[in-house]
Amino acid sequence: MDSIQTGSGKVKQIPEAVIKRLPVYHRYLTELAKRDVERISSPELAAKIGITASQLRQDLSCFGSFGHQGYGYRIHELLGEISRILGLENEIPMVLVGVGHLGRAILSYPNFKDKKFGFIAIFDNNPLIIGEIIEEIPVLAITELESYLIKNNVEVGVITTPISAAQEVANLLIQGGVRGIWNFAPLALKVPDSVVVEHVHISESLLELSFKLQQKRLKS
Amino acid sequence: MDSIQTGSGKVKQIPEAVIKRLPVYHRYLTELAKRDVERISSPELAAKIGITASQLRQDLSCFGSFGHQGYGYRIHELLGEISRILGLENEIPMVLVGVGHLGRAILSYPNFKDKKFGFIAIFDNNPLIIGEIIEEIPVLAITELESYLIKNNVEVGVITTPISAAQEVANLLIQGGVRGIWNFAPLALKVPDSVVVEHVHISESLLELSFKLQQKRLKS
DNA sequence: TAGATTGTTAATCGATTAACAATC
DNA sequence: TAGATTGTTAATCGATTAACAATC
Repeated sequence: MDSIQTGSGKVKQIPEAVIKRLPVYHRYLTELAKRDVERISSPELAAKIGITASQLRQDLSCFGSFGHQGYGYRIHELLGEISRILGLENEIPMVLVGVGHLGRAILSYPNFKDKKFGFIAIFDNNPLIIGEIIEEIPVLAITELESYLIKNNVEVGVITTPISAAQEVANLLIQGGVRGIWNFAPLALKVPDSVVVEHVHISESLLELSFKLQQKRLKS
Repeated sequence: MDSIQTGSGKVKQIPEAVIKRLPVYHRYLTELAKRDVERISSPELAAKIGITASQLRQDLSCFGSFGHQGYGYRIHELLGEISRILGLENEIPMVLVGVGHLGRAILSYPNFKDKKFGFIAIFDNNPLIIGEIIEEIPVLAITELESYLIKNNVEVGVITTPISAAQEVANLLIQGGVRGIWNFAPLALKVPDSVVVEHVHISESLLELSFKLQQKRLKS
């Protein structure tokens, strides 16, 4: 499923495990770039992240050669490559549907302000909220969603509605032509294969925490 | 690191990949139990989840034998076992620190109301918020955090503060004796090995979505 | 140049899948 | 009982690690 275009125009499968690490690389490199660090070697970066240098170099080699022998990686350069690989070069036009606490939290998430994710509109069905401006973005009526999506070539829709509305909103987003859905409602959305869905299961990580605490309890 | 006690009192390592799937099993079984489904076979359940029946049975076999030959699994029974494995049998006393939008979203997250996670207090440093009651839980002053933790044997602390306060709050939680931290602030907390941290990197899944959209773009 | 570090090949390790005897 | 389905062993597959020639 997941692949990257190589020089020859061929397409290569990227292991899911590698895909999961790319955002982590992006995060650490962004951090280093912010601190104006110029270069880093694979063992240094790997140690920070908590993986092996081999794994880091192996992962990067899926996409090309971004290092310099005897020197390491120029952080600015590598961050640029990872950003390109992640598709962050061009702004992704996004809308958010559902202005609850979670929706507001995402709209004000500090990481998004500098990244290339552009919320261009917000939708809700509550007349008291419609017309409000949140983080400089206007809240529009849900009835305008579909036409807005088509008119503005929106690529990604974020669902932060209650469960009860989520599938309906997903349908509207798909009819409006979005290519991806970032879903925070805790249910499995039904979507066509052509649409990419990323589901954030907030509670899963709490169950993992619970499991790990339980393990510690048993061991001692 | 992760393990489960076997009958003999010995401890067995559980692969991280299995740990990540346990909450998924829990979620699907809860859903089935809610619909009063009584039994399910491994191929049926696996198909719902999108894995192989082999993998499901292999995973469960890390912990014991919960099925019935020729019959399948009793949903109520298996859910009970998974809950026990995840450490959900006894309520986990939790506090949340940081009443922003994200904090409020988590406190009102529908999944937590029926699960065994008990928020018993909320903390903030904003005098306008202290004293408020959110979802029947009082907001206390952050200055009371440490003594409250010790007095009430709190096991888990949830951090939903801004980045700038997160490490300081983590330190207070640790001094107060929590065993686990569920962290939503986008930074790497420094904690002793004895404390389990689960970090929710909301933006990582958006980068994954971006990558997958990019891949589709390249393929077509 | 000598030292350092990459990118990559080969070896190892672990996780997933297939198959089937056990048995309800 | 016969059919169904488990739990588990063995085979396969893929991912991680180790090692090193290439080279800056």
